[in-house]
Amino acid sequence: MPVTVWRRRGRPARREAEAVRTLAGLARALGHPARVRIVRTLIERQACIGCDLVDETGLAQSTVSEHLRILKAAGIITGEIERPRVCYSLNPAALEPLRAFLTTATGSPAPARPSRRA
Amino acid sequence: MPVTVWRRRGRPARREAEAVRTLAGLARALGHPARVRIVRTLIERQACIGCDLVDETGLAQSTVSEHLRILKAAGIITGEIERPRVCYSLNPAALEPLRAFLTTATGSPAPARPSRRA
DNA sequence: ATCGACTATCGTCGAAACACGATGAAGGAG
DNA sequence: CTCCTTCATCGTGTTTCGACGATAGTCGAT
Repeated sequence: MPVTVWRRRGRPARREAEAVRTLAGLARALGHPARVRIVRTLIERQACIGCDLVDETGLAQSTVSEHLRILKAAGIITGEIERPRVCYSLNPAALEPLRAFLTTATGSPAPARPSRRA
Repeated sequence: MPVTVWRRRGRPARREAEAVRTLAGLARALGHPARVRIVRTLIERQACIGCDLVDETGLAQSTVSEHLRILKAAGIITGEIERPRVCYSLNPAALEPLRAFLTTATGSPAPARPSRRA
């Protein structure tokens, strides 16, 4: 039996571990209904003021601020200061890695296609 | 007294809240490096036995089992019992909603939608 | 029947998430 | 100036997560 041996010890990359952490970080940032709703709102409207999001979610202002901080830390949204308001908007590029990962996971007919090395 | 106040902003339905919860649940299930790595492994290999995943992640067996349970609860993976082993495999359909959401969020134009012509 | 391999579950502990009210800073309006 | 609005931060309490060891169950092999 020829036994297909995959790399048993060859650590392909520390880069991979970093990518995994990035994906997990993005997913975790989206892993709360309030934050999904915020992102969803920012998709519909192009931009949004914080107090509108407070109204939308029905949560306390401090709680919404915390969720916004998490989304901001993940790079998913950006806050442009417009004293005394802050105008939040989506940063689609930040979600790209996760989108690509999920596209591979869902519709990927390319399991054995190592045409891209590094 | 036709009290059709219909909410302040015309919120379509409770269905939306459910969709939001579904998306958050999927994202949360992916919101951990170990689980991303498991899913990633299941994408590469088509299926995998639990002990291989223990080896892959470097975590304790009970910990991996817990992560597998979370992924299973989210519907992302399925476990086919093959006494005394369990053969895990990915369930791409479960991730579809999240993929679609992210595709919308990233503004990916015309998401390869080649009709139903398989 | 006994052993070994594989997995699920339980109990526990520390760390992090979550939600809130209270407080403070930074303008704009009166 | 004072008042109002908007937002961030702090402190607190509750809940959940993450990791582990220990234990028990199920099968094939001896």
